Parts: sequence; structure tokens; C-alpha cells
Amino acid sequence: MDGDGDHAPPPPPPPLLPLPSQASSFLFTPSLPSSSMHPHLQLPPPPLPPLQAQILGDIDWATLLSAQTGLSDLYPRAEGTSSVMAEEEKGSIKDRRKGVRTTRKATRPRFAFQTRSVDDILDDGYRWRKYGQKAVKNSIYPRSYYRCTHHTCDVKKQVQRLSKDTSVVVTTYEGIHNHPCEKLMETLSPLLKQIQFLSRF
DNA sequence: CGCTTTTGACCTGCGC
DNA sequence: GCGCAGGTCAAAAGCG
Repeated sequence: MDGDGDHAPPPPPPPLLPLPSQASSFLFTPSLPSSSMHPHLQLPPPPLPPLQAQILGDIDWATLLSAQTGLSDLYPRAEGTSSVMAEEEKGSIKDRRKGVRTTRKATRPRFAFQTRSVDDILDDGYRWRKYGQKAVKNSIYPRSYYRCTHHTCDVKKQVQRLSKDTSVVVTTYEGIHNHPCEKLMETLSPLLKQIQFLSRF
């Protein structure tokens, strides 16, 4: 099916979750217990100032983070199996139009972020393709659905602006990238080359 | 021309 | 069983 399915195994995930570059402020909402977090995601603990706590109270986090891929049955898939799972999930997506949508619940980690930004789309270094937009109950702003464009990656994200605080954008990531961050690699590659050059001496 | 966005339709889960 | 809400698909349009 996938023409490149027999290629070399996917590269390891990036060491750090890239941070949005345009956001004037960046809030992290822990949707997962720290002990179950993906080892590659190293995010700071989130002490919440009163304002941020108030903002967090404005959104239905339970719905946002549990939905059909709720926290109750989140992960964790064994480390190193992410690409295999992604292939399986892609297959189930393809079958959906034929009326054989699987009832298997996805068991993928979700991470929700709040960013104070005028831009809905934060440049997190990955390339995303929008595949849907939906009006959300109790919100004047629609929720947008994005999928990572990398052919072996099935990470999704949802973007929604708070109706009560229009400067706040809530981004929910689902899944973990199984490929390096393109822009990060783009930025680091000259540096790496320089290091390799210097290390010869 | 290829990729991305838009958008209406469709599907599923859940509560009543 | 029915209706609602959320999530996804895929054709068409837009864009560089």
C-alpha cells in the first residue's frame, strides 16, 4: 500500500516538543500524568497563575481531552511501536468510507496547550494540513482539525479560540510525531555540519 | 500543476 | 430509537 513502507525505520522523535514561535505567552495544560508522558516530551510543570487558571476554567477540558480518545484508556503503546500503530490507524481511516469503520478506540496521548496569540496557527515546526472545521457548542469560534502532512505520521491537532477570551488559542495535539521536526532540522543542520567539521580535528 | 483550504455530507458515540 | 454533538471524508475551489 504505502510505497515507502519497506524503507528504513523512522527516525527517532525530536528530543523536545517545539514551542510555538509567535505566541506571546505559552501555557501548558497537563492532560496526562507526568509518569505516563512520552519520554521525549520534556515539558515544565505547569504552575498556574490565577489568570491562567481562570482561562482554563472557561473551556471544557474534559470534552476536549477525553472525547473518544479519552484519558481513561490512553496509551501507552510500547515505545518503538508508534509507526506500526500509525499504519494500522491509517488503514482504519481508509476503510471508513466503505462503511467498515472500526470501533476500536484510538489509544493515543493527547496534549493540550493554550497560547495567547493573534494567530490561530502556531508555527510549531511541523507541516499541517487542515482536514475539517466544525462549529462548537457554546463557542462562537469554530474548531479546526489538522493532520501532519508527513506521509508516515498520523499526528493530529485541533485548534480552537476561546470565546470568552479571544486572545487565547487552545491547541490539542493527538499522537506523537515519528519523524524529526522539519524546521528544527533545517535550523540545526548547518550547526551539525559545523560540529562534524570541527570534530575531525 | 501540485498542494492546501473550504465546506457540506456522512458516520459514530452518547444521553435521554 | 432518536436527536445532538463531535470528528472525518472527499470533491471543489483557491493559491503560489
